[in-house]
Amino acid sequence: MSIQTKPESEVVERRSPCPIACTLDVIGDRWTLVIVRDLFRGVGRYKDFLASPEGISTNILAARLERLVEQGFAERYEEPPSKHKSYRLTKKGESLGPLLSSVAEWGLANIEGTEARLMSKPLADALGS
Amino acid sequence: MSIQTKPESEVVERRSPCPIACTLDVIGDRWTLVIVRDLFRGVGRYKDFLASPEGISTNILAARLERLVEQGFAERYEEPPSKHKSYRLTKKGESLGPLLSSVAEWGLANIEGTEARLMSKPLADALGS
DNA sequence: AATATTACTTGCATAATGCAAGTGAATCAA
DNA sequence: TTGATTCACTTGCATTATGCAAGTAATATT
Repeated sequence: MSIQTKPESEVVERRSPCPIACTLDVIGDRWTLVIVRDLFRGVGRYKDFLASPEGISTNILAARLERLVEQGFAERYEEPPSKHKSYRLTKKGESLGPLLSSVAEWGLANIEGTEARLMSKPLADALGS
Repeated sequence: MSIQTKPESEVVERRSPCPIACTLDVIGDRWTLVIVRDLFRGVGRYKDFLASPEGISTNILAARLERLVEQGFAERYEEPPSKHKSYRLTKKGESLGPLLSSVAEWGLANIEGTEARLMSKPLADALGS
């Protein structure tokens, strides 16, 4: 048999057809949803993600943003006069709203000391209760 | 100043008071919710977790079960005649139902090829819609 | 023009994950 | 009742992910 060259479209190995397992391959880490939360809050600039109280490190932030863009959850753009880069959610990214909301709700109900304070009114509205 | 000895009750460092960040410190990995899914399905025996299609490795399974028990989401027990060990959700563990349900729902709606098949009727009922 | 800020990258140490093999107790089969 | 099998793990090691600090090139500010 011939040795196959790697195809252009990377074949992503799926652990199983379970929607829970597959979703975890997208958001199953300690940082992705924190960044998505910030995107919902309107945070778009690199330095502003860094300013969030969790203290994400620069290499992880860069890697996560790149991945979110690759996967179509966020897009990178710049407003012409300024050449500053910024990120914002795509429609696909916004689909994570209800899930994010469930996560927040569980935390508020089950982890003492958690506060909805980072979830300003616009966020809360965006997440749709 | 004197050097302090480590206190008995381990002080868990919290990244921030955000319920999303805090929840991710509990379930923010690729396996915890897969195991919780199985617990909701009624899976309780070590070998049965291993038989799930995702193919968790033994060391990770042992570590996650230990952690779930430590954190009060699951408990270990055995039915006296047999000495087989088994795990089941606690009330606290069951509180994860709606969150798990949101995760499943997002996956079904947004990841093609996912199927609800692992979520048998009892699971779907347990998860509440 | 000089300084500061922004959006990263790089290097390295530590922790988490994955894979394979091993172990002792309990169960089952002959 | 004893030998084989199953069960519920543990251990060792390679790979990958994460965390921390420092560095850099392009822009922006003074």
